[in-house]
Amino acid sequence: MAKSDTSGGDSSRPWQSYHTVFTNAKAGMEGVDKEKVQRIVYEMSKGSKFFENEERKEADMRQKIDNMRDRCAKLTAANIAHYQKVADKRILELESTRDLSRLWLHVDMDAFYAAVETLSNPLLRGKPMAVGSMSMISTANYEARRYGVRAAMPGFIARKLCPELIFVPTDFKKYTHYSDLTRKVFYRYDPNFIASSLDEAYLDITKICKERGITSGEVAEELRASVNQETGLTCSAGVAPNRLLAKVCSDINKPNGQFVLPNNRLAVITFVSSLPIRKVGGIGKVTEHVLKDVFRITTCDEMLQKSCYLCALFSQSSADFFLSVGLGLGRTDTPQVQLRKSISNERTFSATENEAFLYQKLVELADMLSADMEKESLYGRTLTLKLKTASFEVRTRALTLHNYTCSSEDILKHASKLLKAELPVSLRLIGLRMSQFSEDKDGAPSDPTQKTLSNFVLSGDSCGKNMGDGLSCDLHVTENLSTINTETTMNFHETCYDIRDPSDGNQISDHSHNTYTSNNDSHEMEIISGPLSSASKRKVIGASTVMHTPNSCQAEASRLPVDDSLSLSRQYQGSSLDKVKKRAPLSDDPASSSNQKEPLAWVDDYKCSLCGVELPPSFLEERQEHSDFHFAERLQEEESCNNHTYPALKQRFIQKEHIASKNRGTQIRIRIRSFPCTNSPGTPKGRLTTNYSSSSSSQHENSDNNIGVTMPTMYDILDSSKAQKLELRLQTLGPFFRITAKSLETQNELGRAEGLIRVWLGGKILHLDSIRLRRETLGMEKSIFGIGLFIGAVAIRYGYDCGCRTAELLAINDSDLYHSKLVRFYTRIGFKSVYEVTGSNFGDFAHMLVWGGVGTRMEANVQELLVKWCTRFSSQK
DNA sequence: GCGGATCAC
DNA sequence: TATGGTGATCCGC
Repeated sequence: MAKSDTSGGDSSRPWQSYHTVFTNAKAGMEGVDKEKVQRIVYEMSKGSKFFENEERKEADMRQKIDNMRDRCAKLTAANIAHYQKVADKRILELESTRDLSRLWLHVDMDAFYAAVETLSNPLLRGKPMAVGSMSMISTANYEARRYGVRAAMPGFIARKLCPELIFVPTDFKKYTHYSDLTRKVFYRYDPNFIASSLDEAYLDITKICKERGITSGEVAEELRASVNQETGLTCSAGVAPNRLLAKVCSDINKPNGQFVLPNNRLAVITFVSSLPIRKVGGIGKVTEHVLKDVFRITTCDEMLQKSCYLCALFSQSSADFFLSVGLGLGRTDTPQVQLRKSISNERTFSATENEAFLYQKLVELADMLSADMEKESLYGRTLTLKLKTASFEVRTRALTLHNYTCSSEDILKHASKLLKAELPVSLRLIGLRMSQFSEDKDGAPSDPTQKTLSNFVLSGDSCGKNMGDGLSCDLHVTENLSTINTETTMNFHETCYDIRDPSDGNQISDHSHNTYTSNNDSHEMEIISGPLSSASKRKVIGASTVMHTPNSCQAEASRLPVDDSLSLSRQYQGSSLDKVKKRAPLSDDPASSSNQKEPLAWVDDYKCSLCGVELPPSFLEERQEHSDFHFAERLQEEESCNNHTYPALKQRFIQKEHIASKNRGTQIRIRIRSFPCTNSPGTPKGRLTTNYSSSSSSQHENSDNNIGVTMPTMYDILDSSKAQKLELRLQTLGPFFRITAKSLETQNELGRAEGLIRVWLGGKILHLDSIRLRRETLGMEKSIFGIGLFIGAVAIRYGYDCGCRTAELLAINDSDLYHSKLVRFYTRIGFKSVYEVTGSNFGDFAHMLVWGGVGTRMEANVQELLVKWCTRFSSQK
């Protein structure tokens, strides 16, 4: 029959024959230079083990197509006549099942993960962004799709397609939360809705349309508006007489659109007649190729025209499926609760044949699987081991036991047996799956779907309770996050900037030193010989910084505290800030100091009482950041002389200014005392004076200030910190620096940052080696990020004053959980991921020496960081 | 019951 | 440098 037309005949364009799932069209990919994308994908993949495996699979597919074509060619006229009768009969039977009585609506959230991430960090808005990692992307936003970037594409290829692509690590907790919010809306329209994934659902809206006397299109509009209102996210909807078509329809006007297919046969037949088969759920890359290359079927109606061949060459169930697609049929019933049929887990690692390693992986997987099964009270008897070899070949080995089990010992015992039989082998993935569950151990409650459903319903009417639970749970994570540290050992005894007078400074210096060494991380100082020795093993979370690419000025902002709130303020400009300004004089005692924050409340446990920004209760981290924003905003209100909005505040400011101007004469001069390179901090070696006064702006300020904002001077920062009863110190030793924050009340060290100024080809680089914040020393009312705000400000200002253009740090990857949090944290600050140091490659060795670990190298432009920073410390709107 | 494949998100 | 994890289903043994 049809000759294969995708065999890549043009040898000058080899990429044309390399098809991957992500070279296929998807919503938002219109107008993409497909040829270019394909070429880049090809070039990036060429020669890899993955590529070779893809070629093998491609060859297998060709073989399959050739076989089918042969069988097709062998059909006699009699055969064809026979199968045509079979097909016609079957078509009639299927047609008789057509049910046009139901109205099905399919909802599909638009670029769900990416949209959620943008919601929690509006700085991402309008920029090409992908959720995922260098190895795999889960979702790309529409800006990124314009470059050909899409889900299921490895990150490093995506970066090639779009060098400015921003990567955001996945955060399923967040997506689940938003998914639950959407489901609460769905529930109102169809309590029996079918959730097919976190971001998709099918609703039977027949009843609600009838009850309310409105059209399906109106329901769809209303539902989409509700979802948008309650989540801030957009979705697309499709309405059709069955689920299969509803899903196709929801894709038509994506994003943020809908399409209604009328419930009459003619409309359905017409719709289907020109519908490309690949749009239909269940028809993937292989089926598409087979149908196209063997039978020249590209649209659904052609399934009917070629029905005799389909019946002749496919199984009855496949043929039935194809014919129903051709007729535009699909499921219209609401199925009973779907029981889970298997549970599994699998992990990818860098390929190895180290048997101890492989066995260890198996142990971990067995434990995880057992725990997951216990959680759902599942007992299974078929265990399947999945392996992926270094060459990407996938194998499964299964075993059916006599007894049902969920014990990790049982699982491990049998899994090891299966694995042992395969050794030696070089693997890059191991997985375990359990199936064949015992029928209902404990009756209905053990039904996982049921459980989920009842939980969901419960959560619908006991919002507060659930949120409370989430809170206590989240708090733990946040606590952990607050210890952002590295255990870099650097000796800073020698040079000291101090904003206080000399005697005071000495005192502080000693004290500070004691405080530092009292950290149980034990930094007892050692003389360092160079940057490499600063690397040591990180414990909890680390951040370190280096700069290599001076011209990489992609980052937008940097304050060490989080940028969410700032960006939120931008987005809601005119609403949020105005509200704050209107409210503040009412609720704030004019005489109170900025320490006494007006308590920020969450209206309905959802909306910020100060600005109306919506943040779900489980977003503890983001909420903390948000309150930091108001905290910083208040600071700026109080400290700014440009603030005409609050007479009372202004008056207070004038008083402060008066004191501050006195300080300028005495304490503002920052002494830089140089000490000999010994452990005797009290012995001055040389003397240097830097004037960090707020009245004498640094050179950069006027010349570089092209955005119309005033750069905060070092003085601004230091003075603000004093108002917060913080003492900030900047110490330097040669290129190295350290910033410490101490409580003026308790004299405890609250946080510190360390790093160095590196001279690189294109200019100086601010290398942030570590940032450590200590929550335990803080009262809960004082935000950890508030401290980080100041420390970060000093670091950035210092780097800026030293002429640094770029800042770089490494978000240490000690554990996936913390690493992703860390990357998100720094991304919000304004850093961008530039490189993944995984340690699996020889080239990473040098990086690991410098940074002392694996993780994500991130960069930011210092000036942009400072400009962003300003909006917190200056009085700009 | 097993193993390979396909598909979807 | 580098191509995921989970679950379902189908087909051919």
